[in-house]
Amino acid sequence: MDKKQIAAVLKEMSVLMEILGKNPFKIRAHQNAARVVEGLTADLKSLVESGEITGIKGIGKGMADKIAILLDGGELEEHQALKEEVPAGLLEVSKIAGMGPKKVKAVWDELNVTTLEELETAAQEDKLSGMKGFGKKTQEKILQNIGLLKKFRDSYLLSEGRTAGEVLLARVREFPGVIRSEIAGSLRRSKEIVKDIDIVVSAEEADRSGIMDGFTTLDDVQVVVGKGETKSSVVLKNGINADLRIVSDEQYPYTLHHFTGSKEHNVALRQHAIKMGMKVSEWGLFKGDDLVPCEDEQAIYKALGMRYIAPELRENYGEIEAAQDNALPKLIEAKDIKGIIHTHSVWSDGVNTIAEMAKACQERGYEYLVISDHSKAAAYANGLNEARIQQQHAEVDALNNELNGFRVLKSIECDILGEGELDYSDEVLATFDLVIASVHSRFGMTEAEATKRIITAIENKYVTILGHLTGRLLLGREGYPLDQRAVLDAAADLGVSVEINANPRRLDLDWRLCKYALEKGVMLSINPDAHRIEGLADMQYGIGVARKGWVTSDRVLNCYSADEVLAFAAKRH
DNA sequence: GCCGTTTTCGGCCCGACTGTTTTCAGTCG
Repeated sequence: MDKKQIAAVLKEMSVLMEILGKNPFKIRAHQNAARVVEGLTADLKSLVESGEITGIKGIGKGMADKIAILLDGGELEEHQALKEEVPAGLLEVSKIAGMGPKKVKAVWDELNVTTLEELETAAQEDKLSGMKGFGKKTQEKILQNIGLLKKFRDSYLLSEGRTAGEVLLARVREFPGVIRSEIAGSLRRSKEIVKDIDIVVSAEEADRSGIMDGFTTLDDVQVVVGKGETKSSVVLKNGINADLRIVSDEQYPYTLHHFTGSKEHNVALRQHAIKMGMKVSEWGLFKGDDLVPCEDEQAIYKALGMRYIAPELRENYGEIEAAQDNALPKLIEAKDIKGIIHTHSVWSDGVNTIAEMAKACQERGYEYLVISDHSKAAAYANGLNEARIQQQHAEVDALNNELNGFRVLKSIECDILGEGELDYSDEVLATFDLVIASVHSRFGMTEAEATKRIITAIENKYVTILGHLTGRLLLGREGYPLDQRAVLDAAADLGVSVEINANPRRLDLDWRLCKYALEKGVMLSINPDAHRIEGLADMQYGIGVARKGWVTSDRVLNCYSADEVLAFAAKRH
């Protein structure tokens, strides 16, 4: 097992123990250990073999033994025993918002509910509302959240899809006879939620059955849903559906384009083609009955009288018109990013030290790192009080003296309190290079209240960036109701940057609102909100959705140098 | 189960909200 799998086992154990009402501190110890293991940068195997692992905070003798067993591919007796005691379906039930361990235990004990479906039926039959601690409202909320969970059952985060898709594509490319190959579909368009993985391949007819054989027998495949000469469908072990299509190399560009979509983009493009006396489909671009030969997708767009449209833009949000007018933006790319803004460290709820985060950023070619741990209201995340801020600043100063050609900037992810006040006095806020203000509490406000609250907060001149605008958690929780346009208007007026949180669960600001923000003049900021070194890789998802939102590098704060970022913040002081 | 130590056992984060109660339990971040 690797670190991630070991962490998953420990996490699952903690959930099972919670449902069984075991010692809460033992539960927390498992949660902590899972977090620590997942975030380890050093090689786990050598740490275990040398025994150094027990020196890591959160891992004692007991955990070290468990990790060693799992690392060797073994199973934990305790884990197996827990799984035997708790029905498997309850793990899913515990994912329903509002269903904590106690409530899960209650419906299990009293109604013998062991699956999502059984709970839904019980709620529909009004069996929950009479139970102790439950009521009408709780029952309604549970029903609502079951609906949400079921709706997203076959949906995956962009990060999950991309990770699985890239592995799959790499395997497919190893098969003999594969000429060209690419991921298509919503994954290629960097949609924040994907349903499946589409791969398009070109190959000679003679090679196709061999490629299909290879695809359907890959290690990652759980079930083969269908298998033919041109198309096969499988379900991967992680539950994601994957389709492979094979066409001739002449046909490849048209097929890749067709299956990249979106449907809306394709419909609009077909209408445009008709106006030009042509016809476009997955089979080709035709003038009358004659195929218009196209080497690649670029050629297809060229033949249709327009500039090449990047996959991310293909949502029929005006890209076809812009491509004809030569008015497409030069989209932001990963190499445009100069520094990393919004990261946590061991000072609050992060896994790595500031020095480790800084080194990781430097290795990845960035020029600076903005450390922004949680503020004191976030007690659950070990938020910093005023005294600890001073200590942290001393640590950053010392670190900056050692670093060559790299800088760490002092920041904080400052909680926005109930009425829009910030979590520190202005005197304290003034000690930071820049301030990120975010909402982490009281999600139940009305739209008007929440909008006023956030605008009040960013009116404070020390606020540089507004963090994750709506607080949404993709596939998990809707954002709080908010007049997002009103907040973007205010941010534009005030000179406050708005974050595109690159964490694949957030991707908030939504890409659909990026264009509006840009038109209003808002400076955006693509931030990983990283709680560990690996979190820095989330930048790719933020950049992906920014590209969907027509974002250019000149409108992204961290495409500027550290000095320019400081000047941006100082302009408001 | 981990940690720290005045070293082997006691403490481990906590405030706010929600919906349920009629003084609080459960959930969340």
